[in-house]
Amino acid sequence: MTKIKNMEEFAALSGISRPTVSKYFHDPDSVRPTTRARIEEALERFDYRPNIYAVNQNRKLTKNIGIVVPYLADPFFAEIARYLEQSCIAAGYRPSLFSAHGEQKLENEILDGLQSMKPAGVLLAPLGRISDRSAIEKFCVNVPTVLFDSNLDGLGAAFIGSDNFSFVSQTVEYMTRTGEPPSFFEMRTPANPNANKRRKAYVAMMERLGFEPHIIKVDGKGWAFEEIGHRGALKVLEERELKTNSVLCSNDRLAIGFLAACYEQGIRVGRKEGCTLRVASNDDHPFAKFTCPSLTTAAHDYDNVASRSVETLFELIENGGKFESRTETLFPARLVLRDSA
Amino acid sequence: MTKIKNMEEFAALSGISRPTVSKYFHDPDSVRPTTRARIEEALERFDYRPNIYAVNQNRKLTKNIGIVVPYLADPFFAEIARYLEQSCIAAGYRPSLFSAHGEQKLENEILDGLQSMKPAGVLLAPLGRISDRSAIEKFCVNVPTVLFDSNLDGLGAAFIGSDNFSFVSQTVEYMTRTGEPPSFFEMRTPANPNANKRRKAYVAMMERLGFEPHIIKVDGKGWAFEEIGHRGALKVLEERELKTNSVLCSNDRLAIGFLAACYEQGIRVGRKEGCTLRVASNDDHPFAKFTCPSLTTAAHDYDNVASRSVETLFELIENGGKFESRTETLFPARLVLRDSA
DNA sequence: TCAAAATTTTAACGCGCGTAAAGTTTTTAT
DNA sequence: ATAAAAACTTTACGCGCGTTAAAATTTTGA
Repeated sequence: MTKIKNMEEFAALSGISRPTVSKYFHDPDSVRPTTRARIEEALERFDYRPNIYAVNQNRKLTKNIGIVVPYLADPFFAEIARYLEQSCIAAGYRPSLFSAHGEQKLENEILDGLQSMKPAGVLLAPLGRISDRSAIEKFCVNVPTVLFDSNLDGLGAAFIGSDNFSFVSQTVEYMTRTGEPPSFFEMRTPANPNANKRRKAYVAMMERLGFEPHIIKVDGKGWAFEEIGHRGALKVLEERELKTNSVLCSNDRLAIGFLAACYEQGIRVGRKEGCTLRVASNDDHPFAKFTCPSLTTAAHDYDNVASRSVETLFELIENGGKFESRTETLFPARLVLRDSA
Repeated sequence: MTKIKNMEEFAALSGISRPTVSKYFHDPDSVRPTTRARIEEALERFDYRPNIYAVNQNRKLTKNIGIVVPYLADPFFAEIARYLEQSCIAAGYRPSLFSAHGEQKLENEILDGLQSMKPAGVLLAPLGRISDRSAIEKFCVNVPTVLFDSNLDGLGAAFIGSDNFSFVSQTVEYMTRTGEPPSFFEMRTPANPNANKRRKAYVAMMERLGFEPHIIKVDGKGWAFEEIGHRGALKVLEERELKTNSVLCSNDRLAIGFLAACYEQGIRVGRKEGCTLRVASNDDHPFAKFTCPSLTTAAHDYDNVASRSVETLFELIENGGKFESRTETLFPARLVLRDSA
């Protein structure tokens, strides 16, 4: 097995001219079946692959796709990233995964580095409130970008996410119908725009049903939601600020902390007999099934958000990086009934 | 703000020759302070950055570093990856993050793609038992590689991980000292080599203490550990296979499932009064603090494993990609006492 | 069978930058 | 002040591949 240095050498060994070989690597179907067979035969014998740096330097458009999420240590984003990655690979692209780790500075640096990678497109779930809007705006001008999960008004060629009203309306309706209307438990200054939409949806829904909204805001910032939910819940429970016997958490990670606090305080959560509190939430976090009790929650339409995101990006790429107008696609939630409410 | 096309143009605008500018980008300190200042001044005015593809094509060694983990949706790996990433950036490298998503095929494809990136080095946490040993062996010949977390005998220039005996010995000793010696709860055919070492450590430790080891193996494969632990625990609890009142889980994710099953079965877990079962585990998973009850577990020396891994890789790179001999570095665990045991 | 169409070959340039050699200028040290 | 050292400029080549134009070849279809 000889070591091949470059395409020239490989072309010679396969008995095909270099430009034709180059054409083959660009699109195997663009050459005659017989020459294609000869190339692929040589390919098996010699194990050659084009130098990606030379390729990318000369191609106007690379086959790279950037996937940027705000916080990869959150299993929700890890799962979505996995799906996006594999869809890109299946479509013949080379995805690169980045996490802003909750920091604006990092998000900017990632976008910066991404620019010099000349990606065919980027799937971006921005940090949200703490994103550097102008930096993202500049980025989107230069790189075909589809936003997902977290919307930033007007930025990117399209947005695909979940319909927060659908989430909250279902949980509020369910809790009200089967018990009491819930209080809403959230962070005081949530970084994610979805959180704000959920609060508004809660208020709207409560008013529509003729109840007074009751919002509990807990302190804390950053992405340690479980910790924040836990501390906040302990405070709320100890100071008896809870006016209802049912609580809707803004998201599952807060709920995980909330449930841990309830457990520590000896408060029985659930809809079974002997339970004094019901807790529901939003997202259907991968661990929501294993909380104690298991968490009733409104689930993202995971697959659809992810698949529509990549589809939209591919359309965008094929369309030359621009759409006539920016579209926003929202998928409804699916209520998952478990034991906590 | 003019758009700069290439280094030639930028050099002209900054009043410095291209070779000197090139030298600057390779190492800013290699040029005279005055010229450095002029370049950086121009850099602010014109926003130019070298084409990374052209750079990497010509440099003998790129500044890329590959980080490969077996399963990124596991917050443990997500956290470690975060640390590794940031250490690489701090050292002036460009890390790329990859997850094998639990699949051998993907792991191989990642290593394949990584080869053509000509990385300066790679930090690899292999899948373990289901890794394609020969593929990884070939890879390690061509690319300076440091293994972490999961050891594959003889592969890579070095291994950095945790001392599984330290984990298990501490938990077993603690549980024995404060109650009964534990049974050991694990998957029947664990993919991760650490799991096997933990079982052996458990057996050795029990024998040393003069007790008979008692191992509970539950069915299941893949990376859905919580699910496997949950199902397995339900089966064990229903069929009353548990012979002891204390259980040591092979890892935290299994324990999360185990605790959920206990909760559902109404079994009070903990060391407080009224509890009938104690559960401990290994890893100190990011969520271990929020289980119900919070999980007593042996914690990885996270920071040291991560920092030593990158340090070792940097040494390896500076050493030309080869070490005299392969070293294995193991860090001991730190017992974290919480409520479950 | 033979011209038209499709494909491949040959030859050559360009991409943006690393790098080396030789000559020039600036800095450092005596 | 002056020689030596250090840094810079000029010039030029190479990296591996994309791409193009013209010439040569193969395939297609009637």
